[in-house]
Amino acid sequence: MASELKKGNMKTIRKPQHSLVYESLRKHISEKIYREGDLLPSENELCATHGVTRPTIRKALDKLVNDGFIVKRKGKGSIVKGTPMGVGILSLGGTTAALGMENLTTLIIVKPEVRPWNKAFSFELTDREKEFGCIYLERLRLINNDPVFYDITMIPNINLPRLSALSFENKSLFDLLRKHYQLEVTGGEQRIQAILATEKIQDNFKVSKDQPIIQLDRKMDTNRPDFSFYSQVFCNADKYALIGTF
Amino acid sequence: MASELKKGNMKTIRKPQHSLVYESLRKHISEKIYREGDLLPSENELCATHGVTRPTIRKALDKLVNDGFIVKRKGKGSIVKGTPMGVGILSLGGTTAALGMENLTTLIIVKPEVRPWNKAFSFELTDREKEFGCIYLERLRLINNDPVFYDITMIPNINLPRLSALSFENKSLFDLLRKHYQLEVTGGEQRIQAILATEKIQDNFKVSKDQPIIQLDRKMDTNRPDFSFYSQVFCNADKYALIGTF
DNA sequence: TATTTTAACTTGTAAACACAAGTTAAAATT
DNA sequence: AATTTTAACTTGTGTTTACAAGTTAAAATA
Repeated sequence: MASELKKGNMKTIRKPQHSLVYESLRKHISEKIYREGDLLPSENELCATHGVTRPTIRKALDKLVNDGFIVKRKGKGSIVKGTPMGVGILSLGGTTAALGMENLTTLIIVKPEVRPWNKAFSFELTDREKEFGCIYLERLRLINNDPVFYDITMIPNINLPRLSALSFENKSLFDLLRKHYQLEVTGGEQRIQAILATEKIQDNFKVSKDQPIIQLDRKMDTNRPDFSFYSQVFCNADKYALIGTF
Repeated sequence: MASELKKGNMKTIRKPQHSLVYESLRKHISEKIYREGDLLPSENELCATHGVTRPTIRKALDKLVNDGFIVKRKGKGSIVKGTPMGVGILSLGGTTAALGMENLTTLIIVKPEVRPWNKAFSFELTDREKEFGCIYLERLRLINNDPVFYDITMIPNINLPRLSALSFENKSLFDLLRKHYQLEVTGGEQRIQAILATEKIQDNFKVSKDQPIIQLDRKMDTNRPDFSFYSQVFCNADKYALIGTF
């Protein structure tokens, strides 16, 4: 029977309390309501303001520690570290988060479009992924008008309504997926190589052919089981170092 | 008074239960007692065998999930992913863990020795770190007799008895610090660059001067507050790709 | 026999409680 | 005044209890 489909399939997923507290505190830190060096309210105070018990608060704080937003000291409290800068290129986050939005501009070289695929760079695909095809895009990212990153992104075209219509200009792909589809990157794999600039790279980066370039193939796993997406980043780390935390 | 010193300063630190359970399970996975794909005993079974309650077991399992040893599925159980291969160069772990011990040999180029220091590669030092000096060593690492990594390691010479006497041959620095000093790497920073082989690199790697090389500067933070150590790795990722998880 | 239901597992969330242990500043003591 | 003690915070660890929700295989039903 399809009765549950007829009813509208509107089962709203109730988010757990610790997750709501986490997002609240994370937002407060990102928006500089709590600043670097500040002490967060004590666990007991947070219990009161959020109307939950300590284990729930502690679970939220654990995640913040894990994500690098705070550090905790016994007897002292939770100290704000700030929005994890540089938790970007090489770890969880995107280039936007890594470098700040200030001087970063993005040029869309290939607009998001649905394509067939059989491989994602050096990563193999499952039959299910191949069947659905992918959303493909290419971007060139400039810092102070210097081209620094060239990235190709491929996302399985599974249950992501209107994704190809969304604007990718000057936006973190990670944030976009988090906000629109509740997709969180939980980890992944990456391969790094150093190569000499190919012709395409030479054109885009305006460099000579003996310029060493970092090539980064990445597979990003998410909180949606068996859903990963892929990107290949070329980086001219000549003027700007490629920084990350882990 | 120094009475507590006279008594021998023998306050043995009791490790928390969840930490013991974590180490036990971790060991069982590393030693292939639990293999990839296996289901770990259920949380309730683990409670019984370890004589603790569920929250304690769950805390240990949380850490295993976080470190990539297992994944959990609601209604199913804890599935062993295996010893996180490649959780090495670019994430938590060392080159030994990343590549397996099989074909990796290590040549000590500069034996561990105490040195003064004012900087750790691209990282600034605190006055306290400068004061104590560092333990310095250089290693060349070969895979199937091909030189692949050249790494310089600098560790603050603070409360690490007999470290410079320990054997670093074919051993993971991370494991060594974990076992001898209970030092766990909790995170860190890294900078990646692509460079052309310097003369020193050309000699060690037996490559020409137009060979692109990955340079990796890393700062490793540990569970000991305000204690970090540093390494600089040069990698000839020509034949072997540099893989990591995050 | 094929399908559906149920029951017995599994992990996930959450509360309420107790005590250990590190930190800090006020209070008591020397 | 300088030092020590204490008390009131903080986070860390651990138990107990309860129910929600996903998975699976056996049992009941068609």
